[in-house]
Amino acid sequence: MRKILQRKFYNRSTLKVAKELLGKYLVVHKNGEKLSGKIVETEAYIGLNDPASHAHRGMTERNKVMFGNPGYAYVYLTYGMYHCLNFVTERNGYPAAVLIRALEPEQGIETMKQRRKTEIMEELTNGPGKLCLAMGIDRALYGADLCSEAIYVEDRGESIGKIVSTNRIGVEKGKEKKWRFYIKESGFVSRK
DNA sequence: TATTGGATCGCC
DNA sequence: GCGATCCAATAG
Repeated sequence: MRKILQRKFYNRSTLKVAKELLGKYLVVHKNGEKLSGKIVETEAYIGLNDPASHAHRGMTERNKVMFGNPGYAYVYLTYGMYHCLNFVTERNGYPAAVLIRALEPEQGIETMKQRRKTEIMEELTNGPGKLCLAMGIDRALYGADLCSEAIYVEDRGESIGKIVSTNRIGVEKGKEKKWRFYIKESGFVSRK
């Protein structure tokens, strides 16, 4: 069984979406090549009252896609150098998203090695900036429809074992929230 | 208008 | 532990 996640999947509680994305496959078509990887680590950023969220202080030019319909990509540049990929969740008007933090590479591994300048499999996509570089994701995908050919998520019905829930990485404000999720057995998580 | 602090990463 | 380097929130 192999089905592409539809918009209704994203139009739900962000914590549910963040957990259920684990074990599913992110697919990106770029320059005629298909790249894919299993999602093994995610983080949730939810609503106006989450101090760690970009949407915390209201809508800006950068974060406006978070306020729109679910099932679209929110891509931003962080620390001036790296991109981060998020999936917008919940109803129109409520700002929330899931940050994709790590993948287990599947298709397009040679391209990923070139872009990441390393041969080490575990280093290709074990972090939000790393996976965007490996997959060729940049702001050209800002606002991209996750139910389109360019980028989507596939459910292959794989079982994933234990999910670990911890505090989010790199956030000071809102650090007490345990909104980071990863597959316990995966060797491709950004840090344990 | 200037300063500061990030949802990061790789090298020192 | 620090520098690279952009964005946007804050202070002035």
